[in-house]
Amino acid sequence: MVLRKEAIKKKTGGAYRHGDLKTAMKRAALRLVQEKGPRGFSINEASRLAGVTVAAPYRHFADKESLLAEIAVDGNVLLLQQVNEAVSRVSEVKQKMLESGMAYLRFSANHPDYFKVMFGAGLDRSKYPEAERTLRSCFDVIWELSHLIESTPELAAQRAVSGWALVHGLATLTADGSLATAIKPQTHLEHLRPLVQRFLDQPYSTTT
Amino acid sequence: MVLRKEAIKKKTGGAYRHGDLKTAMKRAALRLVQEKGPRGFSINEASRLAGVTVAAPYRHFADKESLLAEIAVDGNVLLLQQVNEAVSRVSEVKQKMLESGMAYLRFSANHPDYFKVMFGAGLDRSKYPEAERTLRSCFDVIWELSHLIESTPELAAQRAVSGWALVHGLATLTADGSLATAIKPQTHLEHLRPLVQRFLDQPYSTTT
DNA sequence: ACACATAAGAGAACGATGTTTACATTGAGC
DNA sequence: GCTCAATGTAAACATCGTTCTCTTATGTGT
Repeated sequence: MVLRKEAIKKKTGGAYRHGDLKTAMKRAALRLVQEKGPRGFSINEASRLAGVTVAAPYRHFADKESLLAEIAVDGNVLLLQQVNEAVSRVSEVKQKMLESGMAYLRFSANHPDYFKVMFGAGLDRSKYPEAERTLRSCFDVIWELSHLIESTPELAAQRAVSGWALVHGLATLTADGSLATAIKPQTHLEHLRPLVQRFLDQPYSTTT
Repeated sequence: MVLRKEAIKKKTGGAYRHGDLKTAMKRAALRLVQEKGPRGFSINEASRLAGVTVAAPYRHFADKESLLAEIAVDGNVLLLQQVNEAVSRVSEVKQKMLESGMAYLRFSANHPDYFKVMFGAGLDRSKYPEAERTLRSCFDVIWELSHLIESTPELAAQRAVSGWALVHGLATLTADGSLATAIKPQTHLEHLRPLVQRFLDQPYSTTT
């Protein structure tokens, strides 16, 4: 059913068909969001960049927000890959937890364009099950690691939620420059490692 | 220089002058952002709500983004007030730290409209010094408390940054529903208190 | 080789939006 | 009562999101 099209540009000169407008639009959108922020992206300008009429993208996306949503999905999948890869590089459980967090931070630093679309574009994820699902699958990695570390489900949930929150907070605050004034010299994200490390070293044993 | 205008509605019937269009526009914008998300707010609809022509708001705001920026400043000030108040209610330093975090979470829960504009509208704070300054002053509260708790500036900075990140992450993730699947039953933010509490209980002594 | 169904763009049109400009109305102070 | 600044209206413009209808490659079966 789904027609998988290779992005091979046939050398037909000008080319009436674009070849792969879908990814071209995504790339243009990412670029615009990166350059001018989430509210600086328009379908018109993106299609201009792709060298195509404004109506053409509507063959590939239902509307503007769906375009953003598909990009968000791509970002989520990419994030999941990188987190999984980082986790699989170490064997000890707490190490896995640490590396998952660092992978998250690395992602937000290396792909600020995706990150902005995923979390800074005011996207209503509840309207896009695929976006919800892929993001959730990222969280599940942390969730399951927490359950291997902690003895009770309550403690595991708490560790997962607060770990995710800490890392996500660090990522968003650095992404939008809120932390720029506080940790000026450290642009290198490895400086954030002790923060995550220390968080992991919490006793996390008693009380409810 | 600045004309401080009281929002007193003269009973002049229909009223050519609005009375206080500035705050009326802010309120309308907050309502729209709350109802339909950051991208669901338009100057046109907001001025319609305020019962005024689309051009009228431009007497009070340079452009759409400036309007958002002013609302963000209001939100920052409100946040600072509530954090300060919460801090002053307890005497012990670590308690102050805890209460500042809880005040932050309370703010995000009680004023989701302001919070969305402040952090979820893709606002470029670097273009609005006042927004940057007021947000920074909120962070300074945590910053100074950290320096009272920790012995070295490095540890203090780390505690401040990670504390701010943890709380901000919890706030944003719950605000946009990302955590809804993980902590379903707990809508009451007091459930988040142990997370912050536990974070505070970290030894935070050795290593760099 | 050919006709044809179809995917994918073109082009024009619509209403809504952000913003500017020129003009009108109001109230306050002299 | 006149003037002036503040604040509104009305109309205009470019841009945007979106939807039509029409056109053109493309590849498939015969």
